[in-house]
Amino acid sequence: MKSAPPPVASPRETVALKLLVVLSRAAASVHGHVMADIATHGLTPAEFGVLEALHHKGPLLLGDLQRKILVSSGGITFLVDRLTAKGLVERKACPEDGRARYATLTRKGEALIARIFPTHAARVAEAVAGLTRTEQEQAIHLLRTLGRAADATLPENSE
Amino acid sequence: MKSAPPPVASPRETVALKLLVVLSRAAASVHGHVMADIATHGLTPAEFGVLEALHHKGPLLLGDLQRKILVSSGGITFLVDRLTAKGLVERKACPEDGRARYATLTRKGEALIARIFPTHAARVAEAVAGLTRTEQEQAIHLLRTLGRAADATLPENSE
DNA sequence: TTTGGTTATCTCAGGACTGAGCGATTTTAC
DNA sequence: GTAAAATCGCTCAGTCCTGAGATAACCAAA
Repeated sequence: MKSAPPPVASPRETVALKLLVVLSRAAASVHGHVMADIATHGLTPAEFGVLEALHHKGPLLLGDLQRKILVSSGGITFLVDRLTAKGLVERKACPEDGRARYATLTRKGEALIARIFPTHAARVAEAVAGLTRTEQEQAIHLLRTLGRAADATLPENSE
Repeated sequence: MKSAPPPVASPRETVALKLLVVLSRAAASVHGHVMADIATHGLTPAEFGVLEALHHKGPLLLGDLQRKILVSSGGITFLVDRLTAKGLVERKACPEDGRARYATLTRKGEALIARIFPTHAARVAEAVAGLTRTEQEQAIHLLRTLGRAADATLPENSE
C-alpha cells in the first residue's frame, strides 16, 4: 500500500540532473588519473597547469594565466610564488603596464615541463581510451557547446 | 625562417588533451551555476550533496555516503559533524554493526532539502540548456562510458 | 576463546585555495 | 592637466578538505 513518490522533478530536470552527475563523475575520474601522474613529480594540478600554459603559450601576464587555469586572483599569486620558490618560474616586469607582471619559465622549469609533458599526454590518452576516437570527438563537441552556453548564462559574466 | 614546432603529441594525444580541457571547463561552468544557487542557502556543495543523497536514498551508512559524494573518510566525518551542528542531520547507531553509523535527515533537514531541491533542479536544467534533450542524452551516454572506463583503469581500484 | 586480519569511523595536523580589501598604476572624462 | 574610475597584482585571514594514523568492532580460523 505504498503511495507513489511525488514527482519531484520533470523529465527535463531528471535528464539534466543525471547529466550533472555523470559529468562530475567523469571529470573526477579523469582528474584522478592526471593527478596521480602529476603528484609523482611533486606538483599540484594547478602548478602543472601553470607550467603547461607557459610551455605552450610562452610568457603570460598573471591575469591571463589566472583566467586560463581558473583560479582566484590570490591563487595565481600564491601559485607563482611557490613555483618561483621552486626555481621553475620567474616574474618579469611588463614594459607597457607598470601594474602588470609576466610569468615566464626558467630554464629549469622549461626542462621539467618538457620532460614530464609527454608522459602526461600519454596518461590522458589512456584515461579517455574508454571512448573511441569518434566518440571522443563527439564528446568534445558536446562539452564545448555545453561549457560555452553555461558560461554565457552565468550571472556575473555580462558580456 | 621559423622551424616547425616539434611534434609534442600524437594526433591521438592531441584529441585526448582537448577532451580533458573541455571536460574540465564544462564541469567547472556547470558547477558554477550549482554553487551560486547552493551558496544562497548557506551550504557548501558537499553539504548539499549529503542532504540530497539522504533525501533520495533515505538513511545511509557513512561509508556509502562517502563513496556517493566522493570525499575522504575524514571529510565525511567533518561534513556530518557540521550538518549535525546545524541541526540538519543526525547519526544513528547501526544495529547489525557496532562500528557503522547511519546518517539521517532531521525534520529540519528534510524540510530544507525539500524546499530548495526544486530550485536546484531548475537551475541545473537551465545550466545544461545549451544542449538539446537529445544531445544531453548522448552526452550522458558518452560520459558514463568515459567515467566507468577511467575508474576501471585507475590503479587503486583493483576490482 | 583467542588471535589476527579487516572494516568503519574518528582525530588531527596541515595544505591548497578563496575572496574581500589594499596600494600602485593606467585610463577616461572633464 | 587633473580628478575620478577602472585595472592589476598582492596581502592575509579564514574555509574546506585531505590523508595518515588511531580506535573500536566484526569475523574467521585455530
